[in-house]
Amino acid sequence: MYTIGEISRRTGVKVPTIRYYEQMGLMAAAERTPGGQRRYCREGLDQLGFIKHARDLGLSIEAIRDLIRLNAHPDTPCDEADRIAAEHLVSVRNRIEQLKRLEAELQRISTQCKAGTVKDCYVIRALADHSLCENEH
Amino acid sequence: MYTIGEISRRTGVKVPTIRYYEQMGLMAAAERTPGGQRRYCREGLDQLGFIKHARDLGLSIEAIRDLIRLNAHPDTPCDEADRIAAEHLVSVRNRIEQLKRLEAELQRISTQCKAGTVKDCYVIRALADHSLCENEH
DNA sequence: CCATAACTCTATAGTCACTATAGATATAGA
DNA sequence: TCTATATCTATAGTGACTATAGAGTTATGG
Repeated sequence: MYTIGEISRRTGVKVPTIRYYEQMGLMAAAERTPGGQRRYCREGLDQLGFIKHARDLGLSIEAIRDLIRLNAHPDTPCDEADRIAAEHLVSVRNRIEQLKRLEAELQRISTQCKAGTVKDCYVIRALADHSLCENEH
Repeated sequence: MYTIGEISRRTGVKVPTIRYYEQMGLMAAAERTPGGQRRYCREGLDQLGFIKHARDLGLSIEAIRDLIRLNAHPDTPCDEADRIAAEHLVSVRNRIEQLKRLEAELQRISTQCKAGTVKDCYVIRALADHSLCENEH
């Protein structure tokens, strides 16, 4: 049996975050000692690992809840799980594209400014005047 | 003079968001009609445009507050403004790199799953077992 | 057996940048 | 003057935590 601090150390998820996951219904409610402290067995550790991994990949709590629910029914079709992953992949790709446009714009703004004072600063002028931008964002 | 709805339409910033910016000290407090409604002149419109543009580029409220403060002193050196933009550029680039790693991992997870049921679903197995991953995230 | 240190408990509030809602008031046009 | 639309304030909610206070529990060393 592990204390909450132990599974925190092993998974890298902070203690209050584990309690938060329990409250949100991601982690099953842990057994308790007579004094009321949480004790986890192997299963709890695995479950938290699953959640951590999914969070690291950027999946929302909501999506993870769905995946956990699916995982509890091993014989149902997995289209739904595939769909969740695929949809998330699309949103990650969109986000990358958007950030690349911002990167280009920021670089242009940053490197063009050779002025010494705020009055002529290209960074500030560019922010004030959208027409100085090269693409949409 | 523009109503709050008008500058909202012209800039694409929602009405409650404009009031929020005023509360946060980004927008100067607007003049009021005898009945207490906000009225903006050209300056307010420009200021909101500046904020919108900076937000679209992903700058934080805090960073924008700094830039506005700088903008009010046109003869001070603009190193600080350049630094804010450059630092943000670095953080955007880091974020892009991180998302690219996630994208690769998600794609691998998504495309490998040919199973029909949750029991064998690669998406779910990969989430449960970090050792199936190819790189760190 | 007891003191103590380290850990854990709950409940609540704060973070960021909004967004939504309720209920009241103001304004513009017919 | 009526009415539709817009606006006002104040408050609460969003997501995914993080921080804090104050109390209680557990493990260890003497």
